[in-house]
Amino acid sequence: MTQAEVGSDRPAPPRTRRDRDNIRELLLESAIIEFGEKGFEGASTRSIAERVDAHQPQINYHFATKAELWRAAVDHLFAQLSKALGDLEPGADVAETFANVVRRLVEFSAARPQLHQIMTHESGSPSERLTWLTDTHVRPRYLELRTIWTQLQDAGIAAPIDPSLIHYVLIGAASLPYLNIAEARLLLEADPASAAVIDRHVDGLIATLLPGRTDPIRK
Amino acid sequence: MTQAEVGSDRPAPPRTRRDRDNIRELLLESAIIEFGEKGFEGASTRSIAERVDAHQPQINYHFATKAELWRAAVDHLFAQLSKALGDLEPGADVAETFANVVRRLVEFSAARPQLHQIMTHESGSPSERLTWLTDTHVRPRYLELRTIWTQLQDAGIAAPIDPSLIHYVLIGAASLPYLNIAEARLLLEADPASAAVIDRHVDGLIATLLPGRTDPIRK
DNA sequence: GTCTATAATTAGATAGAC
DNA sequence: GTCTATCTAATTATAGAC
Repeated sequence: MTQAEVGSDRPAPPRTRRDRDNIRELLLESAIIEFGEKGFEGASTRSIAERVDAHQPQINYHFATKAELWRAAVDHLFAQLSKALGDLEPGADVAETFANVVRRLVEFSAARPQLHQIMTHESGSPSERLTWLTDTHVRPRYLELRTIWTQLQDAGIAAPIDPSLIHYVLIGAASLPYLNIAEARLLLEADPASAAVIDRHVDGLIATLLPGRTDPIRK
Repeated sequence: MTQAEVGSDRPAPPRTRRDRDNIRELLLESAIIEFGEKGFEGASTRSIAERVDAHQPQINYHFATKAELWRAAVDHLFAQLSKALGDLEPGADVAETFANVVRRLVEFSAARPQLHQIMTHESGSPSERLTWLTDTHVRPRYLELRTIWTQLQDAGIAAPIDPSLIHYVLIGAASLPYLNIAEARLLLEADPASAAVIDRHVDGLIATLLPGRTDPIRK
């Protein structure tokens, strides 16, 4: 019997109690990272709690179940996306609006790759989580982008991508280096999340997707 | 005590033995699907075995560990990719070579979404599996595509995408509807894996990425 | 609201009969 | 080579002291 196993009658280990008024936000942020890296099944509530120096049952206290924690994390991320994309001004030039969306989308994908990571973990096979995600957060954006793209094609500005596919073409091309950030760090010579790489990425995408655009910088 | 729990002294349930000479391939194919849908941690060897009506220990018999099963599945998938992409003929027209790669890549992504699904499950955070995957299978393709793209840009045929990013832009734009196949089925009106959607996707990508190309069909 | 202890389930791997 | 039985470890959720 080892020394550590002896003292079953010793007083309980005197761990100090950690009260924090922002523990819910800390757990949420930790969950976003773990769900992004490992997916719903792969992430463990123990690991999510320990990442912010909390105990596993605190998750059940603050979020009831792992599924509700996941849902709160996704809501939180999509709220951040909405804020990052900003409001689309109805009267503004459509090409400039689209170019702004591309820039903000790439910047958000680099800053918060977890959103696309979680989306992709869920979107490979049907599930209750995927249905909720699609109905609540994805379809409205899919339809809005399709409308804008049709306008741009009618105006002769946009590349010949089918409007029903532009959502996937744009998001795929804009997010993959950050979705696959650990791989990109192994492949690229520069830091994929650096401002220089992001700028080159954004400028290339805009020029490629809107070949008929009059660049406001050069006009 | 229920009827089912009574007979602990009954003869063992007479399950019929299932010998199959292709069981290794069956397990491999099943593993590809499960690893694609759920990732390495999320997939269970029990579920992989039961999908082809086998028992869980058969996996350890044929592949020793779950990690070696995963590795064999990835090798199998990349061998299929190599076969689908075909050999690049060094003397051929570079623009036609690239257009062929795009078409075959989209078709392969639609037929075998599991390759990109597995890649993305692994590429979000560092791991031994990711390092092996990148060194063995990804980097050679990344470098080859970068070279071809630089040639196309020098010839004035290619869109203004940075050569160090074309790998991600192309693969992201080409594979996302199939990587996220369950979501795409909820969003698109047509079947994302139908020949009609694939053709529109391919034609749009080639025309967008190679705006300076003389389309061999129309010339 | 935080913490320890633990229940209930499930995972990957192994032993040994056949 | 297939199969049952089982080991050990890890999982989420719960009970109850503080």
